[in-house]
Amino acid sequence: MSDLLERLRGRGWRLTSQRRVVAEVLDGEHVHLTADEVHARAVERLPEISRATVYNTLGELVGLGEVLEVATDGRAKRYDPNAHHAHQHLVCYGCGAIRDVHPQGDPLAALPASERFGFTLSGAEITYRGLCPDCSTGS
Amino acid sequence: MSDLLERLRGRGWRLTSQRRVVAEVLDGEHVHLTADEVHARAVERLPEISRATVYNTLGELVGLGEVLEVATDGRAKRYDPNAHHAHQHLVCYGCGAIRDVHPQGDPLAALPASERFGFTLSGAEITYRGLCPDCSTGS
DNA sequence: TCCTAACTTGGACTTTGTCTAAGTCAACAC
DNA sequence: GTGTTGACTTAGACAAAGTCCAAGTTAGGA
Repeated sequence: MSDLLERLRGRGWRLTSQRRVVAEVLDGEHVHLTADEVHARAVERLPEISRATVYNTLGELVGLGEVLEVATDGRAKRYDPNAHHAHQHLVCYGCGAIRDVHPQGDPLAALPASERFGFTLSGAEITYRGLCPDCSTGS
Repeated sequence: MSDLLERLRGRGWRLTSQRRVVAEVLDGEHVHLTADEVHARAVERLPEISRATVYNTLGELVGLGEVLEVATDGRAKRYDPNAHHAHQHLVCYGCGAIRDVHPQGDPLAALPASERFGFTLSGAEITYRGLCPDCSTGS
């Protein structure tokens, strides 16, 4: 993730303590955090960091392509730092757990020209839905 | 869509004018409306209908499987009455236009067992992203 | 060390959606 | 037809998620 900070500095970013902390939080083990969760973890390291800055920083990271926005549930967006490896998401409709998954093949290949309506396609987001092992045994 | 009303009555629904109006609105040509857009169109036909009733009715239709919730942008959810024909969505990142599309094959087949992490899969939602003809010429 | 544009802050504001208590009415029984 | 009743609707308060702004702070170049 220090790679990330260097990349950002190379793009003219001012390297503030707030941005550093947000980057560190995203680099942790919890990889699909909401903005509020990022803020909560950031506050532990830098108590005076504001919500607005967290939103600003996340937005900038998304704009730079360093972080992905994931909207799996229509509630708060989640932020996925694994932006440099193409992947999709598998979501449990019991507990909401999210896993990164790697389907085979190119998802765009499944959409024939007749179904593209003149669009210039750039990508596809797939959300697989199911029950995770914990939730399916508990039923 | 009167089919829909009959189906709902068969399931014990009280057939109120409000529910009728919401069903009529969803049956129109604009098929990916937000809750507020549904409300705005419903008010044209039944001025006293409340936002709460629109939200309630949409939620019930989703619960009954008659309407799909679509979250393509992390903003307001959209409601898709085309629930009885499996389909996916193609979204323009210029103007936000949404089209129903029908990819070939079973999307679940692309996810090998080693990438399922013990989940019991039930479906997949695919959002194809691209530029629509209008937005790509205008650039 | 100084300067300044970029960054951050707190709080007001907006959008989207949920909840509640009180009033209304669709559908059934007669 | 009329009455009854529980399901439905309403207005408005509330909550969650996110945006915006004016004022203050600061990273990094000169």
